Amino acid sequence: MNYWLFKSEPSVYSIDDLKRDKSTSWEGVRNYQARNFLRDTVKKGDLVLFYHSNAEPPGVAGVCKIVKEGYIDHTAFDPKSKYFDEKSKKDNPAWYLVDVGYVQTFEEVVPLPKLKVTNGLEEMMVTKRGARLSIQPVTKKEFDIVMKLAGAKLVAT
DNA sequence: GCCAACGTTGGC
DNA sequence: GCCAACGTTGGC
Repeated sequence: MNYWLFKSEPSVYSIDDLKRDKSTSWEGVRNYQARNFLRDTVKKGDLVLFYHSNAEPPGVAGVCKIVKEGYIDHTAFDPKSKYFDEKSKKDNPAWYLVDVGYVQTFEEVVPLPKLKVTNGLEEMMVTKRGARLSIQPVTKKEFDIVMKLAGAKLVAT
């Protein structure tokens, strides 16, 4: 089982939207490093910290989990889709999706400044300057520390 | 709204 | 293959 941090701008798709939808396909990843994770490494049952970027405050808003492993992103083939990418061909797809399911929302967002000053999170990617990757691996230890900061226990699903 | 950091593109 | 220019991300 692996742990991840997925970034989303809440003005585009927030954890409240995921709570309402129960599950969703994680659309719009157009970065090769993030694509490699989605295609190769993210597995069903993995737990994901749902991170609100470009938010006030930015931080971890809750938890979701992988309910469907990497599959071809057909929105990249559709010229009418805002995620269309002419470089992605049906015989050589460039982009992949996973589906995530809602698990829980924290009572309060664990804000980025708090992550930055917490012992044990020094190596966590999101705490480092210029860490733009939208799909980030997280260790179990880091995941557990964030849960503790949130005062949350993992909800059984 | 600003701007630093980063990834991608394209000329050479 | 180098690297300048450009576009995007995302904290502040």
